[in-house]
Amino acid sequence: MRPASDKIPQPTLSRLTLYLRCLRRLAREGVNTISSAKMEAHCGIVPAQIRKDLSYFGEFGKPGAGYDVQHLLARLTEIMQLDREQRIAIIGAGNLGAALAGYAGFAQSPFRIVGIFDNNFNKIGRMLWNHEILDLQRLSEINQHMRANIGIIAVPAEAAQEVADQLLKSGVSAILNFAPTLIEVPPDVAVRNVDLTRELEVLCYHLDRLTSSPQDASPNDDQ
Amino acid sequence: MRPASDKIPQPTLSRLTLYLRCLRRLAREGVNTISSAKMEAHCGIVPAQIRKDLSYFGEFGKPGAGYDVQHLLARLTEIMQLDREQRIAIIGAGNLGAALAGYAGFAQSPFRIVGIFDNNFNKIGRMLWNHEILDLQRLSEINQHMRANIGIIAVPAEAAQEVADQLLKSGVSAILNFAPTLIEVPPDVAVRNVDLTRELEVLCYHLDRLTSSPQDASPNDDQ
DNA sequence: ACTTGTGAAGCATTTCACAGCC
DNA sequence: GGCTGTGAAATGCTTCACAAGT
Repeated sequence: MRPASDKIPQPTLSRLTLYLRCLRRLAREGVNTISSAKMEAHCGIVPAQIRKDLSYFGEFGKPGAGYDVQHLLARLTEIMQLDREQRIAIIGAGNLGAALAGYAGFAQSPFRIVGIFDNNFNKIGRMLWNHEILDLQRLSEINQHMRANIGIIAVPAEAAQEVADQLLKSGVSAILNFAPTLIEVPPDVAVRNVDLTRELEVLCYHLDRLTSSPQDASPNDDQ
Repeated sequence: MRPASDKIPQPTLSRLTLYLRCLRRLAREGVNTISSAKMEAHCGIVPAQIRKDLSYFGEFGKPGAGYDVQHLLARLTEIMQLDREQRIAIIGAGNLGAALAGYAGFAQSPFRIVGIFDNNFNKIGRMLWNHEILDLQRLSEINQHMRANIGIIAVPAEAAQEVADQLLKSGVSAILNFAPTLIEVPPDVAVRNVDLTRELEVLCYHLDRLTSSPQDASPNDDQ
């Protein structure tokens, strides 16, 4: 085992979230133990990769038996910091921001949307789901008590950089950026980009080049 | 130069879409020529990487001068098959499907949403933006004249695999999957996954491990 | 008998560094 | 002088294969 914060490959972190999803289902189904080989059937990652990924964080398995589902689930949840509430501010109350705000998948998750912001005066004050749309100008001020640590950027590309800057000034230290542009942040801030158009464009490249084209598992990924 | 379909690294394809975005802006701004070094300032990719990426597809640059913006833009657009209309079917008229259907970014793009499908009888027949929501049961039949070649899955995880199967039966050969589950498809089908929860979970890992954490450029990411 | 954890090998991608061209 | 295209080196990630544990 290594001291856990050595330096973990990004693809490993991305796969860890996949293992978590599997383990949650296995736990729900009452499975007690699982081997890396059986896990492959559930998540599509080859056993050697699963073992290597887990080995970055400790020795969780029992030779001859495999992994204890509950225990591994608990440890990975802790490692990914999903054992505590994670507070999200959504910036942009357009189509996408509204869809994200209403995403049902957050219900039994550590993610909690604590605020939705926009700079459009026609939207500020209106309700979106059960949230009042707040004035983007007041982000820093409001986040002093709101204490979101994750920001989701769902604004047009032109506004993304400025929104990112404001998020960081407000104390957010991780950003999920849906705007179709790269944002620049200091190196101590984590950013992930989700870019619809780029994904579609990559798909187009593969069209009608069908023979032996490979697949993807979101690396940036990212896939 | 290589025969263009040798085997292109996925990260290269993903970056190509970034170069395209830059080139479109440069073209709009009237810039005639750009070197890989100046390009770095616009897209954040190091010059050697840009040159290597482009070299997979041909020799587009002039030593001493750089790349002709218009010419490179035209060639990359062609290579990515963005010089022709690409027809998209969206499956799922929930929050996300509706947001995607209304995405303004498709306006001046080769992407055209040709149909939105759902299996909920309360939604079928209603209008979403300027599209009637169609019966998912009739996907194959309708797509015979609709001729979508790209499918976007915006349904709950439980339904994703079945929707994927139906899309493929309907003649679609590339899929953008927003459902939080892996879908299995034959190897001649291109799939990209966009998974909100996984992205957020990866961000959580980085929280409060701020010192010297790296960034991402969506290779799935994609990181 | 079965399975883990892990060095070492293998493969993929990025970066270097420079010959050649404008 | 400035820039490209590209072999070769460096880095990063995945897979192999096996000793060790149960």
